[in-house]
Amino acid sequence: MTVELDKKYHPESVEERWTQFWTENRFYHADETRAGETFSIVIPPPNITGSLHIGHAFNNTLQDILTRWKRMLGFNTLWQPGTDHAGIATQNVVERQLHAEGTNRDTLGREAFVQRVWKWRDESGGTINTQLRKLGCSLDWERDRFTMDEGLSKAVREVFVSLYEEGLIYKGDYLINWCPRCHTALSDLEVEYQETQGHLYHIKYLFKDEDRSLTIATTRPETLLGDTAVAVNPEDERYRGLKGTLLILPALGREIPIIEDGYVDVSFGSGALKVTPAHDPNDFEIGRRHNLPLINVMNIDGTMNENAGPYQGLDRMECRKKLVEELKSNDLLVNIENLNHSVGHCYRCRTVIEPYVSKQWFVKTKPLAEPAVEAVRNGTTRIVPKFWENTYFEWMENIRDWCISRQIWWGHQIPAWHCGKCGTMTVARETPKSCPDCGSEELEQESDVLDTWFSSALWPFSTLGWPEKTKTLEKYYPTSVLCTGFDILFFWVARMMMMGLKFMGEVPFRHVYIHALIRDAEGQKMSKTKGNVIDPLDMMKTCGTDALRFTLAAFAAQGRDIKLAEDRIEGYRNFCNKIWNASRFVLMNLEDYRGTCKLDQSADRSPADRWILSRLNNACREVHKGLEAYNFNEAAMAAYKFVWNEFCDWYIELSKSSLFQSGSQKQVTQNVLVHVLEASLRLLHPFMPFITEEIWQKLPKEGSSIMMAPFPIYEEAKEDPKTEKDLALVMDIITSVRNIRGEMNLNPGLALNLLIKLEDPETGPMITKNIKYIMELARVREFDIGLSIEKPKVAASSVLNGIDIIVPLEGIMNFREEKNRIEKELKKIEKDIIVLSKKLSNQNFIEKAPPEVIEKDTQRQQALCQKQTKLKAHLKTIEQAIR
RNA sequence: GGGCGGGUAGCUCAGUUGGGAGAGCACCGGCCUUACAAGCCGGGGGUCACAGGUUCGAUCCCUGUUCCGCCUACCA
Repeated sequence: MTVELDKKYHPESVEERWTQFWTENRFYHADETRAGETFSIVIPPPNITGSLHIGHAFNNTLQDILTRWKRMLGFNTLWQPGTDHAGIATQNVVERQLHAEGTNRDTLGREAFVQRVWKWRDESGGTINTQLRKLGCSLDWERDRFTMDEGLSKAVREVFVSLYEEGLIYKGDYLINWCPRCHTALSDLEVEYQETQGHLYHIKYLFKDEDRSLTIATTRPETLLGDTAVAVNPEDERYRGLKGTLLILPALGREIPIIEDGYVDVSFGSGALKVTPAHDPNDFEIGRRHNLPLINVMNIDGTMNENAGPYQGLDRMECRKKLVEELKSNDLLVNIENLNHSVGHCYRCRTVIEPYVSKQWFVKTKPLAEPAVEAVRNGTTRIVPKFWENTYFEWMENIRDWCISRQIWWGHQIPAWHCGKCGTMTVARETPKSCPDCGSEELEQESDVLDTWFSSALWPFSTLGWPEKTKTLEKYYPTSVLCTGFDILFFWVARMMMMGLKFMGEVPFRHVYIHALIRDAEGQKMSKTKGNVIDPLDMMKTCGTDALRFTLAAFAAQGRDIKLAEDRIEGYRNFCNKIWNASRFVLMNLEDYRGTCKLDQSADRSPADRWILSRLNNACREVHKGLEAYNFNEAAMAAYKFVWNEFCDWYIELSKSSLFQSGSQKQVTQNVLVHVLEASLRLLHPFMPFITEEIWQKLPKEGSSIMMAPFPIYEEAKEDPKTEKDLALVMDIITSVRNIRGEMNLNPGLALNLLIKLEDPETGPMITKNIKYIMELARVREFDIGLSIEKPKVAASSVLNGIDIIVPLEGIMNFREEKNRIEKELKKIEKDIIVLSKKLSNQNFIEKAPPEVIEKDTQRQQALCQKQTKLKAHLKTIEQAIR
């Protein structure tokens, strides 16, 4: 066979072709009717607003590596794709579009607006899937799902109604986080706190019946308009007996009482706390304890409402300014302090959130969290790396009720209906025709939609068909592993655990692999505003998808931030090229080859052949071990080192002598070459699907695609430690001669003579048998080997274990350089000898260390001393020659 | 306030039953050797943050200090 390859690998010309080939042949498709052990993953559904960023690329590359690996191992493998409707994010995108068109959602009306979002989704929501295809992700696209699909919406309703019926979902007036720009409630997790430079205002509240005042401190003076009490600590001597005394609220003149509550910190400020139950979470709690009235002073857009008296209509920040001025002019402002404190912002639009009282829906999380904690504690679900378990427990054990209603239009509308006649609320799976109480048909559905994460929490079973009892669900649930970043451990992983256990009665996944987050070379979070993003699509274009994927895998060490720099990707682009050229070499030398990639069992193989086969076997073990433990970097590095440093650097070079002759050995070498190359490609395939398929298709292989070929497996019987040891010595000899050549600046083209002096006659035959390797790779013209080799006066020399390497250099010897070289070597040895002799002369060490350690060190010391003696003698002759 | 992770070569990072410190990039010297200059051969470079402790022996285990990063929390 003859195959011509270009000198360089051109990824752009091959990648699309194989994506198409794999899709057309349905290799990505999982067949739930097929027998066999299953392996399943659900993708963390990307937002439909999203475009592939480096985090997606990383997350999905790891999942694809696992998926392709397991598929090649013969598992019935499903990687479930899908996208998330991303309520607030998507609504914001479409609202921005409307704004640019000079209109808004209120003008459009709810129905038209939602239609508009669907239209946007149909046109633009598929971008990320196209990009995932380009990345080579072997997702079963035939099963693509969307959180607002009919089936998934049905699952959402089923879960909502069940939880409601069980009393685990409730509705009520509570203080929630309110975004005045998005006009919606947010869950605690959706608020991001930032240290902000603010002020602490000290304000005088006058007593009603006495001529004295009490000073309180606040960072948000405008909220005082909603104050309904001032609280002091019951233990506080300064305020003893003041309970029930009335104060005059500044600005409004309302009367409010002094109350006592243990929450108040005596040491903070004056020890008196203004209580605004409608606008502060702690005050809300205090208010409930003391039955204080709630006075809401704001509108949903953050402006002041009718309860703010003269400040009605002002924005909250405007109001603050005005109010402070008025306090100042009335001599009620004591002073203003600078204060750094953290302020909550909306995670979608960065607006400062307001604690706000309103009617919202909540999930009672405690009863759901308990089994979810237990499942991780008893190992039913294992979190990798383990230290994340602590974080998970910590949060789950202090979990608070989950606010699930959002005042937006894009999402799953809450399945509750209000009767216009009698006011009864009906929560139901199917849209009711009439009020079950009074029979009126005047029903209006709750306008709120559910938090996007509510539907995401059902993802592992809703995508597989639940609430129907499908074959798919039965086959692939629980899933094998969930692969995600730690940033959504609470948002998503914890909630899937709770919902999975509640509705499936079983954990949603056996393993949770939590990977690091990708940052830029300085460790900064990548963001468009900072301009430090590495665009994976650019990288795929310039370096190839395989190079990008391999880089990401090589970086995937557990539990740390990943600082990604572009030049790293270039290194792995070079690796692709190396694979390409090694394949080119193999293919160029298969012209007269008539075999396949299968190893010819009857062949009489050379030491080099046996060596590479043993090393291949070792590489299989290392790659498998790495993947098994989610140590992607170790797996990738094991494959990398094998292919580059062993197969290319040594075996290909060693194979040349037999390959370039036309003896009987040639066919054997060809067989080993093509076998090892083919196995290496299979080993690399999960990491680098494109280049491996491209080359594999040109080999005399069996099967239609490398992605359906078996993954190479380690077998103990294939180990050949004797050959490995022999070849290690041969390679040491070659390296020594090369070192002499390099250090003494000898022309690499110059053929040398070599004398090998042995201490032990047993090694002689082995070296003689392998001498052609030494002659080829070290460029040796003539050699002599034996126990009684006479060293010429003019020669360079090296000492290995039990072997002296002597290179006669009559006429071309540079004595000074040889002297430097030997002195350098001696220095190193001496250092080691000192350390070792100290250790070995330590009585405690001799008495207490295990015998095998002592034995090893003793031998090492002897060998080093011997080497030292020989090198010293050699140095002496060199020095004499110089004189 | 609580918790977690980290500090190893110039840079980015690996390194578990505690026993001779590694890789890639960068650097220096030499090579277009018929697979590959995106390559080949050779080389230099580290008190493993600091201080104690356990141990015959610590990059690794324990304690403390310090610096960096992240998560979490109701100090107005």
